[in-house]
Amino acid sequence: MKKKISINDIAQQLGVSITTVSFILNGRAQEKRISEKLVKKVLDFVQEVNYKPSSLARSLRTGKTNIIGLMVEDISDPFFSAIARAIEAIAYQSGYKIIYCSTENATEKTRELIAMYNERHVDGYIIVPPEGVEQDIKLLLDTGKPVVLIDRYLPAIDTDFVVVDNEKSAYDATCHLIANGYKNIAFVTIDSLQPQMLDRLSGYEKAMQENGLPQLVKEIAYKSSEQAMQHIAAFIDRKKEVDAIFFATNYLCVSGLKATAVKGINIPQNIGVVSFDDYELFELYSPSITTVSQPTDKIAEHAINLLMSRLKKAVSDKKFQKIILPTSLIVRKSSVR
Amino acid sequence: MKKKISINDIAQQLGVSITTVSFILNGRAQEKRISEKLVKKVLDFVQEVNYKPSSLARSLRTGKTNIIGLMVEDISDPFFSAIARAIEAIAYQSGYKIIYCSTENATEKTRELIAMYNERHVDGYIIVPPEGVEQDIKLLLDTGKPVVLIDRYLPAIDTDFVVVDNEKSAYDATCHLIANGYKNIAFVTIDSLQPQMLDRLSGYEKAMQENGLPQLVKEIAYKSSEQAMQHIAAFIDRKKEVDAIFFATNYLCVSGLKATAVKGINIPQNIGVVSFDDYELFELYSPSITTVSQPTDKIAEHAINLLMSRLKKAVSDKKFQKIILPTSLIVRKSSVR
DNA sequence: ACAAATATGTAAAACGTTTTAGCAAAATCA
DNA sequence: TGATTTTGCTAAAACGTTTTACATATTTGT
Repeated sequence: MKKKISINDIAQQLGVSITTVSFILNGRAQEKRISEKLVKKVLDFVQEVNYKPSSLARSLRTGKTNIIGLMVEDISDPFFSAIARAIEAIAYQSGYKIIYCSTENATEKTRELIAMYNERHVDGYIIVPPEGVEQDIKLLLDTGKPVVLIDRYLPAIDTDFVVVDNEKSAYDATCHLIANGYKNIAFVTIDSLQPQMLDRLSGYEKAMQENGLPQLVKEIAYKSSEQAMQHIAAFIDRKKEVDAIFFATNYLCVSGLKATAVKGINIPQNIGVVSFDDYELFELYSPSITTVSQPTDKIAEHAINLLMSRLKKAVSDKKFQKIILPTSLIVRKSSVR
Repeated sequence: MKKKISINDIAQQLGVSITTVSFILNGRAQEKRISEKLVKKVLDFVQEVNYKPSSLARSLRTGKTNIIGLMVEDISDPFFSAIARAIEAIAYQSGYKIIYCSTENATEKTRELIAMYNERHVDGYIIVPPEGVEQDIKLLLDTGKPVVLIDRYLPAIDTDFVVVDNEKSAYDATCHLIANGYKNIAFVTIDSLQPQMLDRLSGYEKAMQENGLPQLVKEIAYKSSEQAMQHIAAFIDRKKEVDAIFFATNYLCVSGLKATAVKGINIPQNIGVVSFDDYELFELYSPSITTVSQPTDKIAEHAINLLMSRLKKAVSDKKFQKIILPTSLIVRKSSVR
C-alpha cells in the first residue's frame, strides 16, 4: 500500500520551497518570476512521480470544493435522470463534480440533505425544491452559496430558476384535445400546491373555460404506482362522461395507461390521452401517446451554466435570472380521432 | 452574508479548549472524563449556534471523506438509475454520500474519472467497469481503496464484485423460447468482449446446441438508438427464417421493437421476443415483452454493504466476495404462442 | 499528613494546501 | 560607486479539524 506524495515531498526532494512548487503548479510561475529552468525541473518531477495535489487541503484553504450539489425528486425518474445526465456532462467539462440525491419530494428529507451538502461545502446547488424548504434555501443564499432551482420555483425565494412555461403548455395541450373533438376532458394531477402543478392546472382551466367546456379535475394523492392506478381506474368508472384525460405528469399517465389497459378501454376512440413529460414508453406504446415534451437538455444547460457563471464571479449581481423555456407538444395517436 | 462558525469560536466563547470541544462532539467525553456539566454546556451552545464541523478539515485530518464514488455506464439508463437510487438510499442512512458519473463505457473517460475521484479522496468505489481499466483499478486497490465491481467483473482483477448469473439466465430464456416452439432464434448483442456479454452469449449457445438448433448471432456496434434500429431492421430483412430474437440488453430490445413496429411485424406470431433487463416499457408494451429481470435492489444492496463493511475494518481480509445473483424470467406475451 | 490515584482538562502537532509579505543577490542607473 | 530596481525565491500564517502527550487540581488511602 503506497503512501500518497505531498507537495512537501516534492519540495524536499528537489531542494526548493513549497511555495515555489505551489506557484509553478498553479501556473503563476511567470507572474512570480520563477526561472524557466526551475519550472521545467519541477514540472518534470511532478510528472514523473505522478503527483496530484490533495483537493481536500486545497479546498480547506481556498474555501472552494468544485463540487455541485444536485437534488432532484427521484434520480430514477426518466425526466430527472435525463437532466442529471446532461448536467453532469457539462459540469465535468469545467472541472466540477456532481453530488446528487433524491429528495422524494419530502420536505424533511430535503432539509436534512441540504444541511449535509452544506457541511460538505458544496460550492453551489441545483435543486428541484419540494414545498417548505424556503428557509433552508434562504440560509444558503445568505451564506453566499448560489442556488439554481429547476422544474419549479419557490415564490418566496428570490434566486435564479429555470422552468418551462407550464401554463401555456397545458393550455396548448388542452386546446389540442378540444380541437380533436373531445369535450369532457379530465385533468388528472397530484394533490400538490407546487407552482408548476398549479400552472398546469390553470392552463387546463383557461382552455376549458374559453371553450365553454365543463372542468373536471381529479387529484391523486400519489403514494405508489399501484395505488394511483386503482384510483384512476375508479375515477374512470365513476365518470362515464369523460372522453379524454390530460395527465399532469408522466408517472400519473403510466398509472393511467395501466388502468385503461386493465379495463380494456380503447385509446383514442373511447378516451383521448395526453401527458406532460415525454418518455420513451410513450413513443412506443400502442397507441403512441401525445405528450408535452420538456427540453431536458436545455433545462440542464441553462441551469448549470447559470450556476457556474455565479460561481465564477465572486460579486453576485443581484439580478437573478428567471428562465422560462417553451415546451413542444408532440402529437401522437392517443389524442387524434 | 454570515460567516461560518468554527470549533475555535465555540471554544473561545465558552472559555474552554478546542480539544475539549472536539472530544465532547465526538462522543468521547466519558472516556476522556469530562464533567457532565461541561458537556451539557458545550452541547447546548453548539445546538444554539447551529455549529456543524467542517467535513473538509475533518477529512484532511482523518483521511476519510465518507464519500463513495459510483461509476455507471449511463445514469439515465433505467437499469443503472434504479441501482443508483437504491445505493444512494442505503448509503445515506450510514452517513455516506455518493458522487456519481456516467462512464459511457469509454475506457479513456473512465480512467480520467477514476483519477478525478482519487484526487477527491473518495473512500471507496462502486464501478461498472468498461474494458481496459484494469491498471487503474489495481492502483486503487494498491493504495488501500476498496473497489466493488457491479454488473460485470474484470477477470484480471481480484476484488469484490456482484453480478447476475448471466449464462444461466440466457440459457433459461433461450430454453423458454424453444419450449414455445421457436426454432430459428437469433441472439442480438453488442460487439463487446465484456464477460457479462460473453456469458449471455454462451448461455444462448448452450441452449441452442443442446436442442440441436442453428445458432444465429448478430452483433451490433451500438452507436445510437437510431442506427441500432436500422441495423436490426436490415438484419430481420435478410434473415427471413428467424422466428424469434433474444436481445442481450434492454436498449437493444427497444431499438428492436422500433424496427418491428416500422416493418409491421407481428409479435409473438411472426417473431417471438425476449429481452435482458426488465423495463417499465416492456410491461406496458403491446404485446408485453418477456424479460430476464435483474434484481437491481439486491445488486445495489450487496454492493454497498460489501463496500461499507470493507470501509469499517481497516484490516482488509483478503477474501474477496464474488457474489452471483439469480435473475428471474418474467414471461409475458411476446414469447408465447 | 503525605504519596498515590483519579478527575478534569489543555497545548501543540499534524493533515496538505494557498498566499502574503519579504529577503538576498544580481542587474541597472545616475 | 552607491542607490535603486529587478530577479528569483522562501518563511510562515492560515484554513478547521483530530489526537497525542501532558498538566493541574482534587480525592483517596494509609
